[in-house]
Amino acid sequence: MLSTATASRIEAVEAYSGHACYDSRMKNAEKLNETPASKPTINDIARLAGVSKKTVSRVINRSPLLNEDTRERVEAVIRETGYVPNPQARALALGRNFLIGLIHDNPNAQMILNMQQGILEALHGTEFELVVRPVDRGSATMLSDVRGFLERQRLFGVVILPPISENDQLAELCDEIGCRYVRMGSAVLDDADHMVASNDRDAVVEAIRYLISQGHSRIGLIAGPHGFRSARERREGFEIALAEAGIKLPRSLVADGHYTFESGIAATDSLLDLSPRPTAIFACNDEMAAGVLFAARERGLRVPEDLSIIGFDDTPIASRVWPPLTTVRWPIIAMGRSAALKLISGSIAHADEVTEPSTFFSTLIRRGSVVPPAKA
Amino acid sequence: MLSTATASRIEAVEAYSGHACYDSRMKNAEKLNETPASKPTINDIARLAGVSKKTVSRVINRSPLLNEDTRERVEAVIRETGYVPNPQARALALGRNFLIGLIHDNPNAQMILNMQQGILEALHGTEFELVVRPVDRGSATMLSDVRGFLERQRLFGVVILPPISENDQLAELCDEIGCRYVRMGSAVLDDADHMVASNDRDAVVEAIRYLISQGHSRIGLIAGPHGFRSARERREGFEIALAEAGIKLPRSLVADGHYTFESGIAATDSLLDLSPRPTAIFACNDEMAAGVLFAARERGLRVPEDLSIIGFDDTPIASRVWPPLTTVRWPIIAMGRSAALKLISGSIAHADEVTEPSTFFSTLIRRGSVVPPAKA
DNA sequence: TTGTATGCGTTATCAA
DNA sequence: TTGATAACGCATACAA
Repeated sequence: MLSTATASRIEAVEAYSGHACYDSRMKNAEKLNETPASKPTINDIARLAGVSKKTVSRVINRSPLLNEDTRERVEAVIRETGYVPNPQARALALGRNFLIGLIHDNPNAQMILNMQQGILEALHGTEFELVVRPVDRGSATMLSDVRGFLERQRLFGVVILPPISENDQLAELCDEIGCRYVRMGSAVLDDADHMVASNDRDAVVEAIRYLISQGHSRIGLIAGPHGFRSARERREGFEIALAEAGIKLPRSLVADGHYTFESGIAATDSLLDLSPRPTAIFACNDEMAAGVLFAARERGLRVPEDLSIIGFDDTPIASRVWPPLTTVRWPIIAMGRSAALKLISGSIAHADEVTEPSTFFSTLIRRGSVVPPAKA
Repeated sequence: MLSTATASRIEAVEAYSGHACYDSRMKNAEKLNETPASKPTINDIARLAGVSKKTVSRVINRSPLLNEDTRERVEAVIRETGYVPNPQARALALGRNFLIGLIHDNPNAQMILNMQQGILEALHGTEFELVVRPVDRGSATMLSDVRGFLERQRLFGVVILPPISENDQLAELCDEIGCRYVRMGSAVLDDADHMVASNDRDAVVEAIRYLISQGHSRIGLIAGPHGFRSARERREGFEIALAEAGIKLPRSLVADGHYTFESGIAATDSLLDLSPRPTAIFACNDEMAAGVLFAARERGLRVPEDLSIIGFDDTPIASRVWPPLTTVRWPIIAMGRSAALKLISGSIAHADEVTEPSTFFSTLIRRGSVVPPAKA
């Protein structure tokens, strides 16, 4: 919507109008005694500034070859009118939308939402918007679905969340289509431009060392689902820590889980049936750790006196159960922000020297679910 | 990408080409022995079908005034070529994007994500995509921020989540801009075309009746934040149920909360300091109910023997704590789906007779956190 | 350094 | 019922 001052300036320069359309709309609006429904276009700015469309376009896109005076004059008009380039027109002309996609197949609501938050923080104040796209990892048409999505929407770039981020074909697809991408993961799967990773293995090593330092040696593991890189990394961290302490890990102390609460309960049941029982259990995520706690309670076991528990993720559940769970926190929001910045840096102002980190570090959050084991 | 058969048909009708562009690209691709990078456009379809662009456009947009033969011929070509209209071009020409926005300021991750899931289910298989837009209710520029967003992106429509959905100015803004909207809420705030509501008050009445039927009469309430409609509705349900049972509600049995875990703990502390203590507490959401449980444990109280608890929302936390919480479940996903369908029905096929419901009903989920009170 | 002419792929107008 | 032509608003090639 143009201010009155601006509108009269348009009248003054009316001679040069390329399209008659804008002016006729103005007249129409005046007839109806309404404010004009249409916003100023690049044509209006060009006329008001007394330059060509192309010059305005150069200002918008920060072209280096541009006279300072011209630039300032055009920028002044843009400020006065509140002109904003039409994203739809830009998308058509550029063959690329100003949209960032979030591709995920993750069941963990808190993680997805934190990731969204991080991405949105990075996008805030830019011209980019976030489009959410869940996919079905199991589906045979997953790749062609994503291809259709990317080709049709012509996204500027996508952030891919684990575990689907581990799918190399998906990354290749993005490359082939010419869509930028950044993969999130619990280990480095791609080069620094296309990857933001946590270091799950080291974090778990630290967690298990802590259990051992508390005197635990009969430690159960509830592993994550097969095929998940994070599950592999966390399990390896577990094994490394035990090995360096010279603790043997009998097969029976490893139970399979699926990152779900229910699978945590089931796995715990099998572990607690052992004799002697483990004095501590490390679950590869908090959902399963909450299941451990739940299953222990069902048996009348005291936590942490009879059983210590460590989880992974530091989702809200970890701090809301009783006792609150010791767990590993990884900086999801910061990682989301970094991923988005990797995509759009270069297309935003003040981004000259931004080098986004590619690897993030996790920290052990000590709460009440770990104490030294009871005397045998 | 065109099939070989299709490509040769293009050659056959080449005479009519409007733009030379497409053909030159084809030749270029052949020279380089690559598949053509560009997808077929409406021009290609028009040539292949031997009709004008406008006719193809009519087929795409299901224009009623169209010869059946013509329609079928064009549709056949579309199927053969796998042609999909370019959303960017449509957006520019129509002045409207094929995007559905989700506007929210809600701190509850699970709710937002469930809502997203419901919306995405409705959007699946359509040409619409979901754009996420969190807003800051407290910000002075909230309305102008949203205005800028809507005007710039020219969304097809938006779904507005509570509590920001209770802001009437926001709805008026959508109207003014000409952006369709559907508001979600815990009570009916708008007409059926613009509203999808749960009935929180009745659900709470049922929950409190259940407590009373179990023998409770000294029941504490942890209210939601002032200014939230859901907080008001739930509180009113609480008061109605007590009144109809002839139970007086002393002011001291009502504690203020903010829908957060921590506020639930604080409110519980004040309630449990009373003498005599309440034998049951209804918290206006599960987060606070989890806080009740936590605070009770800190005091060494047994739940449910010493204190019964009911929450609201049936978020995952409710079923993961010990004991699992009796709570009220409202059909978030179904409501999200319904909201999205309200927006896009009319623009999708097979939507002739779809009348989306506007009010959804909640159910009391009975778990282990409620038992009759101990004998006084 | 700046401007002209044209393309991007679709829909709308209005005449046939 | 269909089609020629002009928008839609911006970007690019090529001149100037």
